[in-house]
Amino acid sequence: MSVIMNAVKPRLRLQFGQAVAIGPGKAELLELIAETGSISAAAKRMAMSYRRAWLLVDTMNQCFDAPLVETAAGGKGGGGARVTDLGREVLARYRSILKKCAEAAADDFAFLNGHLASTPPENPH
Amino acid sequence: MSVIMNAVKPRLRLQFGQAVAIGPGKAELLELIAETGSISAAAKRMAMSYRRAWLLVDTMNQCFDAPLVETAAGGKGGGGARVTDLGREVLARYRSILKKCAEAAADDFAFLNGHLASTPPENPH
DNA sequence: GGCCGATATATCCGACGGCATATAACGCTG
DNA sequence: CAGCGTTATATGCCGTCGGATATATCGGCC
Repeated sequence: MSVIMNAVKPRLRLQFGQAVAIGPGKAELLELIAETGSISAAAKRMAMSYRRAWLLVDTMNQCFDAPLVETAAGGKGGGGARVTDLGREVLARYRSILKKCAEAAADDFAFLNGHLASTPPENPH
Repeated sequence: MSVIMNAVKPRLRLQFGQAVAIGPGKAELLELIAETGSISAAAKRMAMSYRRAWLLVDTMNQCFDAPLVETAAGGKGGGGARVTDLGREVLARYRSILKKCAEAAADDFAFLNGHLASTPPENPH
């Protein structure tokens, strides 16, 4: 049988002042909003409260020079949320950074993964 | 006068299970322990409680197959903390990932920085 | 026009994280 | 051998973050 290969999971946050312009959570949320066309539906998919999802969207919009998500009130086809062109490009760029990072530093990740403990610390105090 | 150029600050965390094997805070702590030879002195430099610093060190040590920091009790030259070879190499690899990432994805960062708002959100609710 | 489902926002409250504090053991130094 | 500064660990407290809840408003649909 083969040796269990543990691996580290890179999590990248792009910070702008005190706020996080985009990170893993906001990226996934952006993706789900694009899929569902609704903040609340995206929040449900992530098992996240609508409040929190709305806050994340608000922060993202404030961090850039144009909104990443445009919203309209009214239910049943009337309202909802739409990811703008800028929103899609920001998401694509964020994914691109992660991908290029994994490729460019593959040797560093290999070294770190090769020296991981057999088991992650379950009870971090 | 030139246009104010805002920029995003990348923050990378390498997660192993629930714990963060290494991130910005742990990296700086590791560096300061190497400089000062003491957890408590490093903590003071970072305006961090000794408790928190010790917990971070403990987590780091548990995440890898050998300690990054070795400690010895006793004050005034007797005790202290020493960063191991593995610790120095882990730190170097972490820095290397950040550097390579910034280089490989320079165009993506340039795009994002070019579309930042004029001012970061000060009151994120 | 009434209903439904969505955005938008305020308030209350529980959980959790980190600080401050306290204590113990340890090991050079003088 | 007394003292000091360090590692190591437990406990109580408090600020903060986020969830739950409530409410208002809006806009298609039947």
